[in-house]
Amino acid sequence: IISNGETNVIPELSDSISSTPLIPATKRLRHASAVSKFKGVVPQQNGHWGAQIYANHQRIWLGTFKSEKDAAMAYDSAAIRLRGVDSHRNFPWTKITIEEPNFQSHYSTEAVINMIRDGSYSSRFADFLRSHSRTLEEDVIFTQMRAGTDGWMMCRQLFQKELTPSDVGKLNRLVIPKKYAVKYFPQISERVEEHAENDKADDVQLVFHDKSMKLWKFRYCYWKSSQSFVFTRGWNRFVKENQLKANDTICFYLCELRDIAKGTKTFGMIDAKKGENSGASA
DNA sequence: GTATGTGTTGAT
DNA sequence: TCAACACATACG
Repeated sequence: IISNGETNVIPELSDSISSTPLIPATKRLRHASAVSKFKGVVPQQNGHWGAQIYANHQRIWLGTFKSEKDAAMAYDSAAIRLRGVDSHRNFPWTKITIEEPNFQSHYSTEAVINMIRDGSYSSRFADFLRSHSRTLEEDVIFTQMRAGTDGWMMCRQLFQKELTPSDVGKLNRLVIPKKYAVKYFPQISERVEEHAENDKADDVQLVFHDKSMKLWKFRYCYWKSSQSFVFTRGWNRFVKENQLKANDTICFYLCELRDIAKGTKTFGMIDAKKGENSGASA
């Protein structure tokens, strides 16, 4: 029996059922299974997505994924090993994925495919980035996690500071060690403080996310009297809401969020860590 | 029962 | 090599 290529409806039978015109083929197809725009990605009946790649005249099944994008990323990962770094891929290279060939070189092709299939690929790749970043550059840490199902997030640790009693006291300010302030934060008027006294133009505000992506804003300025770089407005709230005490640690990161749908964004992140003598970590 | 992945086909 | 599609079989 020849169907018209789109469905398994028998033409002559469906004609006899009713006189209503057949639903346009494109619509019927879409309903049953949307077509993926990604290479190596095939729809599954239940709404999930399969990933596959062809090599040596046969199909290599990479697994099924709830997200079409996850399936597309799985294809990309497999393509690196099976087709090389110049092969066509679903997503452009990023600061993260550019390390993927290096990561894969430690494994056999079969091992790479198996990691993709059993879902351990991402965490192993994250481990790889973590361990290698330490050896490449001191005080630099990569973390990588699934951002939902839509991409990756990579954070590079800029610096951390153990909080002093005055950082969490009633001075309502945080001293940023100068070497970090000048290296990682925007340049502010260390010189023309005559203007800074009453000039709003020098009201620099730095914005950070925390781990739950909540926004925190801090006024960042230079205090001539103590010759120090400080966070003022906004810092007190951060201390209170995180119940920070002396000897707790705050950590600053520069993060890159790769959202497949929305693109790549870079932002700062601040993380509060409770000290050993305190309670649970934040 | 549903989820997964193979068999198979026609197109490129 | 590729994706569409059907469906056998693995799975819980």
